[in-house]
Amino acid sequence: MSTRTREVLRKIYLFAGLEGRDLESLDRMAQSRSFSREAAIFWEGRQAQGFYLLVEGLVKLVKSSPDGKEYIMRLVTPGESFGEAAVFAESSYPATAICLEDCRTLFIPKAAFLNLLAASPRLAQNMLATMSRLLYHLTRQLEDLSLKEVSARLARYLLELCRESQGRIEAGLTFDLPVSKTHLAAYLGTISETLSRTLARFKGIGAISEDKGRITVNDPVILEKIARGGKS
Amino acid sequence: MSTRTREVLRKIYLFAGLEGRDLESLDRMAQSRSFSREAAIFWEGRQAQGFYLLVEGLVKLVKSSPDGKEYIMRLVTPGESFGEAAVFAESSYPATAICLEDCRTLFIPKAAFLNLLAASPRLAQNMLATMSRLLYHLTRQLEDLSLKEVSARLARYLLELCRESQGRIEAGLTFDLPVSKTHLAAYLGTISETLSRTLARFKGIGAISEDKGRITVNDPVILEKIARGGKS
DNA sequence: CGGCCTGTTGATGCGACTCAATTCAGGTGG
DNA sequence: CCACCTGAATTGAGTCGCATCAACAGGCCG
Repeated sequence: MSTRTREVLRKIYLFAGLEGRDLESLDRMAQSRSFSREAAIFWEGRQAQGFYLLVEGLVKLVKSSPDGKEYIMRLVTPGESFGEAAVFAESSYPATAICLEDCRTLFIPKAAFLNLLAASPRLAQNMLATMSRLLYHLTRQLEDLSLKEVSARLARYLLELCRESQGRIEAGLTFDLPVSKTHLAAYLGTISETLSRTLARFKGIGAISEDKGRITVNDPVILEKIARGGKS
Repeated sequence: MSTRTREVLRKIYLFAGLEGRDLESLDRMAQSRSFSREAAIFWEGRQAQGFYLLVEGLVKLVKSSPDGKEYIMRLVTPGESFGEAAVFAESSYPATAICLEDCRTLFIPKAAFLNLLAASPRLAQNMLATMSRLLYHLTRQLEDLSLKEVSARLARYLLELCRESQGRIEAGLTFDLPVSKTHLAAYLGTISETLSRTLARFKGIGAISEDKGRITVNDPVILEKIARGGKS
């Protein structure tokens, strides 16, 4: 069990390049926690006792409004951590974490982690890099939401997804959407109806085609132009 | 000169609680840089050689769209740092920094700072706390932009400004807007015309009153209700 | 006085959300 | 194997918030 956790820890980006001694400490403090689909891992506003590493599954971090709409701030994939910010700001979780699939996680208790952090400069450096990337990500979303319209956000998303999954952007490449269209809409800051219409428009101009949720990029140039385009 | 910089360093939140030895290192590496109103401190996308501490003045961090609109991601006040994320992610500045007033800053070169960071757990911890607070701030803005309408964002902003400047929220409290209304609009993700109309509506229902840019909160309860209200 | 910048107010148009109806796909049970 | 149910996805019509365009008022300065 301990050695299995150890194997898992090696695959966490946050722990890249750590010494064996540090990994041992992490191994000792990590608590394995599993959740089934639809379960909430933590709720926005709850006091944080630690943060999580996702080993297997898919997690959404969401904000929801009083009238039931929700915005997906981030989709967490295996190897990533979430809920970190709450640990360092002496504060509560800024969003709610919900499993989109059955999930295996490791819970890292705050106090023990802070101790280790003080003793491991490399870990601190990794943590800062991780949070910096998060800041970038959020910055980008803010830019999109404030300055771009839905079509630009969708175009950018499709292009990034293409690069991530296929390694490059090129006409004819094809890939699956990682989440349902309803979720994707919430992630793009819109609703499923609008997403549906926008996708239909992309198909209409020949930018993409779709077969059962599988997307093919036909004209990356047009997509890039749409992604660039400012509001209006 | 050195001892004056030293005094300045003590007032930077990021350096709270540091030992004299660490402050000396920072003192040695910090470079004083001044900018006049409207000057750009750095541009989005430029490779980062380090980050900045604002000693005096006011700085806006902005994203701008191809068609000229701009969104103010953050307003930086004295004692705060900015441009940190670029240092840890081996990357470029995520936004452009422009002075709204004449500014005095300290520039902290990346390499020297990373060295010090590895030797000072307390500094690393402070840095993590700082970035966590930033994440919170951005998270909140994302929530606002995606789920709330302009009136809710404005109401929340006014209430927070009241608490910050007056220490509490209460009918009759009065305070100045820290920036022009055009800038405030860009900060709230809208344009000056809409801000103007929304303020007018707030005055109309007796929530606030205004005298030459000086705001008086008349009915915090209504403001809180508006701030809470979801979209539509 | 005349330019300039900021802020206000009005009229109009567009994007996107809402509501509602329909289709489609997947899973279940008879 | 087909009928049925359920949730997701699509499509249409109507509405609303807000950006846009335009005109105008007030303050500041050369």
